[in-house]
Amino acid sequence: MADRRSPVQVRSRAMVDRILQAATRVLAERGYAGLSTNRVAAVAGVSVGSLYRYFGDKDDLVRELRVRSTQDILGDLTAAMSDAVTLPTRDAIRQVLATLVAALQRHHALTSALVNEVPLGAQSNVLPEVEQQLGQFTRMFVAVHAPHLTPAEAEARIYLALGVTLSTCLRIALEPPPGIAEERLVDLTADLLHTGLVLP
Amino acid sequence: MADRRSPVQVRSRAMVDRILQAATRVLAERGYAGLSTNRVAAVAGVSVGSLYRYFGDKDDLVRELRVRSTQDILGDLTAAMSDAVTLPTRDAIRQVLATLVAALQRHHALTSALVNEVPLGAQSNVLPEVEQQLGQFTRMFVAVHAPHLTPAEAEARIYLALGVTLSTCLRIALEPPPGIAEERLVDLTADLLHTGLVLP
DNA sequence: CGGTAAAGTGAGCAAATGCTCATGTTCTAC
DNA sequence: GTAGAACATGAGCATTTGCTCACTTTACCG
Repeated sequence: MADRRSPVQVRSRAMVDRILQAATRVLAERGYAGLSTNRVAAVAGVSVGSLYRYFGDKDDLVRELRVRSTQDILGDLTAAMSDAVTLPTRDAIRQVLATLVAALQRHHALTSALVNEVPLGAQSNVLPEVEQQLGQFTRMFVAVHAPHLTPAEAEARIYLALGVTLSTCLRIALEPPPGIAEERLVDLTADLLHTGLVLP
Repeated sequence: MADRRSPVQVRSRAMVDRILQAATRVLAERGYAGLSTNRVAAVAGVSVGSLYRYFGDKDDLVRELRVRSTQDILGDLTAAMSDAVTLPTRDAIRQVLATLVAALQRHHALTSALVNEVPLGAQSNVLPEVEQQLGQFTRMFVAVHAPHLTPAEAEARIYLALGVTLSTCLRIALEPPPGIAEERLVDLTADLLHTGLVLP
């Protein structure tokens, strides 16, 4: 097994990137079933041995794909969330939704494969970090706008709001309906969340 | 390959059931990755050859699992939908949601595995038949209660309502939050759909 | 330089998988 | 009873998979 990981030279850093790119392509083109380490290495123009020098495991490779895209999305999301605090509630929600949709869309192929192809095993939700980050946002709004709710009622609303937000943004980003402007969908969703779950 | 399928004696009919049961168990316990035809046959206490007599293919087996659970869910759903036509809109929505949640819950292990483990390949949405059936219901309500909407606006609302309905029911059935009554969640969701997407 | 560590290679192994087929058993109908 | 159809078996083949390891090449540094 030897001492895996952590490339230090430029050359190897580039290789890690090429491997991840190749993995993304293979995942998008042939699904998780077609994602063999041999194939990824071949597509990357690299030998399997090299792949196993930087990724101890096939799962490790997939995990890294997930981490990278998640971090990228999270970056956008937190930025949008800090911008949003100064806006009126409905606009804040709208902006966060729009940002999330755009971020998901930017990684369309990868996100789609990660959501639809890769089995999640034990854990149940996709993009748990994104969900957690959105959770803080939602919690804040509910606390501010509906302080009279019992804790259980508040939790129920947060649970639903989170589910609706994530699933709807994913759907808009990955399976947009033909002939409907995505902006309009985001608007409607923001209204839905605002008047239906955040307000009392 | 020979002439697959269609058991005519009781013995073989029973075997088909045992195979499907075993497949469900294996899928729930070891995920899609662990679903090998050899293992299913072993768990069913049957030889691989017998499995291949009635299921031409591994995909065929999974497809059959999907078909059976889908049909069961669809049965409940259509019944609930005909009962619901006499109810006030909000109650109708509530009842359909509750029925869907209950039906999904009844097949908890299988549905969970089918949704989270099995890759869908080309098609993008899970439970397409259920979605289509719900679509008719939603379309009807939107047409009745918001006839003044432009077609595009109506389509946008239907698209969102369908997504919210399916994803929320799946989430309530498969990952219910601790300490919150599912009934309350269904109520809130019904309100959300009613006032947010069906009404003008 | 030249030596050492890092980077990179690829044949190939052990295990698993999907599936077949030659063989045997049980049922049904006459 | 017996022919023949339906049912059932499981050893095993061909292929693929994840991964290793003995080895070569490249970069770095005194």
